[in-house]
Amino acid sequence: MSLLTQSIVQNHLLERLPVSEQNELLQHCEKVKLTFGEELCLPDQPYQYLYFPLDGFVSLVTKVAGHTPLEIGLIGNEGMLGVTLVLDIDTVPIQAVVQGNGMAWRIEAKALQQVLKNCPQLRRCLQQYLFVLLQQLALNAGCAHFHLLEQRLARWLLMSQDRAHSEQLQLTHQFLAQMLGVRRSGVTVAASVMQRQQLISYTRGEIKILNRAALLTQSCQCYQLSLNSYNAALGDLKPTPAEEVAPAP
Amino acid sequence: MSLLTQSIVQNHLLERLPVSEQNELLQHCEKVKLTFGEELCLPDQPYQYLYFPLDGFVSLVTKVAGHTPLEIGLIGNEGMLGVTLVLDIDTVPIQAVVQGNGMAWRIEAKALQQVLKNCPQLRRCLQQYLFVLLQQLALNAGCAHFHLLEQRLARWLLMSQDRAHSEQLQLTHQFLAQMLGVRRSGVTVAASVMQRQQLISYTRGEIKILNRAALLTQSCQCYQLSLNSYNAALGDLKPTPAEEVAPAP
DNA sequence: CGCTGTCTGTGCGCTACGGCACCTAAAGTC
DNA sequence: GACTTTAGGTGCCGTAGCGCACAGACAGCG
Repeated sequence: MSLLTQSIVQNHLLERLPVSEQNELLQHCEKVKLTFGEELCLPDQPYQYLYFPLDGFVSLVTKVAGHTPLEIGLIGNEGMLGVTLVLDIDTVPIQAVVQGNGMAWRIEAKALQQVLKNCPQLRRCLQQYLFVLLQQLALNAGCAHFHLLEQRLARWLLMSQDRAHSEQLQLTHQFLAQMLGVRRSGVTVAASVMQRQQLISYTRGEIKILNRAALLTQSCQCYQLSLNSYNAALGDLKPTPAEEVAPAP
Repeated sequence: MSLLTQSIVQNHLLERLPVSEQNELLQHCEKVKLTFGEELCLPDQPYQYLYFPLDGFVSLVTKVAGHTPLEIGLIGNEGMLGVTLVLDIDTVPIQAVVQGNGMAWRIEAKALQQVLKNCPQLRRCLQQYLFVLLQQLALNAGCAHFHLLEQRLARWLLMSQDRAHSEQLQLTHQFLAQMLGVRRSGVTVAASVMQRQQLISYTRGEIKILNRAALLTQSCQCYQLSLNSYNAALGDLKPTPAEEVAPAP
């Protein structure tokens, strides 16, 4: 029996591994709590730990001088923070910040490099996930450039909900603004529209998703496209079955 | 003597290889002409050919429904189109379009996969380049989101000049607009400002760079940052020596 | 209890850029 | 030489989002 069954929420990448590799890997892992705002990976530094999120999740952000950080990727239990280690390069390419409190498996970079030698399936899996990440970076770049704040906010809430495994999110408008690369008050306006439409509700840093289906139609297609690209590369694990594409008008 | 010496402009990735690997690789390559607008890689299709540009160059673009394609990466003789093949995945993650006429080495995907088995240095090199590409995707996403059209245009001209190895570029405003994700007439305005300042001159699809130093100060720092990240990962080959950072005001 | 810090609501003027339309000029075509 | 096509120039209005500023509201703390 796998050590994984200790946790209710599992990491999808680990789930895909044969039990032998799971155990080999988890031997070197410890369960840690990710806390909001923590900077897990500093760019251009060597990796120290890598993370397989469970119900915590992490943003990849790019910092442009003179601007708030912009989110370009989101990593939850469908993925892993630090995949680029499969390239046998131990430098962090992109900064990562914890975005949702929760648990994750953590492993030392050096340990993972060792484990990779004996675990071909793990290597394969990380290669595939890196591929997906590339596609998502491209997708997000386009989304951030063209789509309206309200659509992007909707998408972002959906993606966070998927990764938090809860309809309750701890997020201030300030933080959302930073992730989306816009003003705080811009988010307030967009969010209050959504609140009036009963899509969400919030008070002081607690956002609750009330009507997920409606949020889906408000969000840009990038939400669905992002899921599709993941599923195409890493097979369907159907996290939220039968949520069909709702093309925007 | 390496086959490479047939060409004046060389591909920097290939230059880094030991001669034995160079020859092993070039055995399977043919020199082809890249022509403007050609779509070399279609996303979600299997790779057919991969390219090591010489004086031709290629854009990675992301297509968002209802918008013109947005450029998120630029590949010239400092890099390679199709690096993701080192992940042992033969699907194209990001669409590529030829952006500057010129020559490139072309190799069949299957041939490269074979060659990779005997060429550890090549594999290493592609891994490093993929790492750089990741960083550049992140950088470009931020740049496209925050920076002004004129700065981005300046940067873009500089990067194209580096890759074309010529101060003469064949580009219409229309095309520039698409790459930068803006209106055509927006580019016309930005370009005519630059022309008035004697930074560039152009007539009907022929842009000439007159004052590179001044363009550097007009462009966002992303130009320099992009060079830095390449040099950090793939060592200095000093394409344009002694061009120091000119921090914007 | 009041103080203080954090979160949210709202407004105002500004700007970069979008959409659109139209016009000129050079280049290609017959 | 006349016609069409394509590249570039210009203008007008609309608008998303910015910078900034200020006010209310709730939370925690002494």
